[in-house]
Amino acid sequence: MSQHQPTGDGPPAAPSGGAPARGGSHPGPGPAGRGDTAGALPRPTLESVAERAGVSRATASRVVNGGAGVRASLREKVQRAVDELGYVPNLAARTLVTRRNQAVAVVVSEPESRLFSDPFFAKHLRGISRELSAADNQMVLLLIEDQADFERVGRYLGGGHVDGALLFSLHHSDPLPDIARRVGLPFVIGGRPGWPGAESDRELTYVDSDNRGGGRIAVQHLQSLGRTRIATITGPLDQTSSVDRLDGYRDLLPDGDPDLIAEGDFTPDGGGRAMAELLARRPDLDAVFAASDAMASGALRVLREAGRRVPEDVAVVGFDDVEQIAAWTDPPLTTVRQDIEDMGRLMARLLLRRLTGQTDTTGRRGPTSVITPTRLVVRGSA
Amino acid sequence: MSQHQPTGDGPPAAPSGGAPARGGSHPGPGPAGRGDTAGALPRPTLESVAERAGVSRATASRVVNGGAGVRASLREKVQRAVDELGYVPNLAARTLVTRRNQAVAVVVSEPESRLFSDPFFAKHLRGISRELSAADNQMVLLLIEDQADFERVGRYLGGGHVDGALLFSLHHSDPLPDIARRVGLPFVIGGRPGWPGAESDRELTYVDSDNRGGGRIAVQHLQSLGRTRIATITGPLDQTSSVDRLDGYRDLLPDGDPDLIAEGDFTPDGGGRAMAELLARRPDLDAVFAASDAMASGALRVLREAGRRVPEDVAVVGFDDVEQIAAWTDPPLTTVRQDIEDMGRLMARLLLRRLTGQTDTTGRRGPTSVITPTRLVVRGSA
DNA sequence: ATGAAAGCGCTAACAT
DNA sequence: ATGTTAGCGCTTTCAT
Repeated sequence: MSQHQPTGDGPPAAPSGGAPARGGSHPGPGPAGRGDTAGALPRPTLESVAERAGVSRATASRVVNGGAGVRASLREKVQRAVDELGYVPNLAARTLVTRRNQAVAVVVSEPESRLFSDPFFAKHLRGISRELSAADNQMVLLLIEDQADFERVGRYLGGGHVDGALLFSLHHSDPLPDIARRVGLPFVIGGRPGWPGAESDRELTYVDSDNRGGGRIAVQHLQSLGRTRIATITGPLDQTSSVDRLDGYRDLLPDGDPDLIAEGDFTPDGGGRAMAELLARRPDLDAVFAASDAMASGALRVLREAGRRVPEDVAVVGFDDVEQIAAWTDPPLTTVRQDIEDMGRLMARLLLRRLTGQTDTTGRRGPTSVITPTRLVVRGSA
Repeated sequence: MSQHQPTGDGPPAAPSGGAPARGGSHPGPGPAGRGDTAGALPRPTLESVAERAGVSRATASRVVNGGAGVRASLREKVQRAVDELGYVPNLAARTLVTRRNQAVAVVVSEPESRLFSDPFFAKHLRGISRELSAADNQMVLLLIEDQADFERVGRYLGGGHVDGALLFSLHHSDPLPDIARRVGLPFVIGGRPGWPGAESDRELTYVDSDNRGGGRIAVQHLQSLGRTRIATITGPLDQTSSVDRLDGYRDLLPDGDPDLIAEGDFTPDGGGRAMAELLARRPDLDAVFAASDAMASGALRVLREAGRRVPEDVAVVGFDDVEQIAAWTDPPLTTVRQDIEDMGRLMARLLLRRLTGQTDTTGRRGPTSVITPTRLVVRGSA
């Protein structure tokens, strides 16, 4: 698999000298003295804090958790003990009783090809991370690489490690939502779910951008430029985002020639292949709407190789507005912008709202889903 | 901050109908019958499994954890009970006693600018994720955005949530290693640490690529092409990777003109700015070694705008071999390849090795650090 | 306002 | 080989 495995593969040679052990993993009841670098000092417990402050464990606990209903003088005492001891709550213990983890899983199931060719992913993550950490929740990232991982992740989600999950890039047959539902884990989906009945499922919460509207905006722009033979490169059609963008295209071109439609896979290479295909089928095309910037960049390259000038001969519009790609192609890409980071934030917010019990006794809950707008960003390619 | 906040920002309007509540968060001692969609069923405990199988909790535990030393007949019985009940161990409880989390933190402290312009990050993550999940460990991703996050992350690392940490993109003043050390958390660093004394610290483990060697390879290639006025665009010089690549450059050009050196920031824009600067100072330059592909792409653009042909007038070599960039620039980038994913895998492996107690009683431990090789990938730009 | 005590679900000695 | 028992560190009634 790996191309080179430099050092550290086999059982490594021991380092020369007998370096002083940093204390193994055994907490060992050694003297509490915090020796210099001596490792694995037994962490102070709430008990020890209480003792030092001369109060009961209960009071110490109250202070640690906000200190409501504790006399100021005591509160201060406990606080001091906490500081001096460097006390940090043991969260496993806390979770055991509160049943809250303050952690949320983010599950991304996307083949390598796209995950790494598209900054999309990172942007989403950033939005989520921001929102989550603002609420003091941790983000646990679960990457799904192959079929086998579904099992592992399913186990994890059911393991009670996290309070909720954010699910991404679902394909039609994705088992994740089912798994999450089965284990009773609240979740929010990124992108409109596409399986039968999903649409009408009031229990489902998702965040999506207005892909269809975005598709329309792209074609509209191309038409306003006077283009009449407008092709499109779609994403993989087992994802709703691809289908929706294509539907937007069709909204404005209801009687379009099917030869003007080619399926890509959201990667530059796939975009290039699709472009070549389109060029072969309809050499007279004068515009292309690619359903992602990555695919557009591939298309641009193929067009250049074919001697077509952009935008003079063929106008190109992308989708995403991923700066890394769109601003650096030649010419820079005119594209449909979706605010990816914002979508991430929204997803997190929706989930958190649910976790913090927006469910009142009447059984009502906040709105389930939200669609974020898209808009055109004009650069040089169309 | 965000550009548009479509729906779901303020307190949302309640959904129309009174949708049936899916059971709040109260575990409620309802009837154990697994009603259809009725939510929040009280999770079965080891106790209930034991009871159902007619054994003690201890035996049930043994089976769940591998089943060594349990008669086959009983083992089977317990297994059946587990399946029927859909038992999943409560990990908080397990952690509380074993003091193992089966989770590792990955801390990335990198400003937005680079995190998102460079697939570097995702590749690293993939390598880590692969290795970690192979060992059934979870990856907990902690993103550091600003100074305030250090505190939050520090708290988290000290909170006993994770068994170890992988630290990235450290800058000279980064407090993370200190924090980790203080709380006694094993960690491995990505990239050679640069603070004073780090070099000789036998306790420090890191994985780095051979940046200096890579710098040499780049310059060597340029020289073999007959170039004599070779400039370089460095990364931010508060990171060792930048310094090391520059040192590699200097190894072959010990008497080089300082005017041929400009500092960038690993982003395309920064690379472009540095290129412009170099061009102004030494219009006669005939080659550039950019310390990252992202910066090289920016340089390429500036060169084009300045009317220089690449590689005819100016030869360009990048660093990283991030396909997304290198393969799609015009011309494609000749660059120094480092196997980023492999580095991620290595880091995880090193950490896991430590966690699984490679520390024997003599206090020895595996080798501390590893340097992965770099090599030239020739495309069109040089 | 504070303390005493019960337990969250599990593993690991220690019996047997 | 199996069961009994004692906690892990914390929150949370329930008394006081």
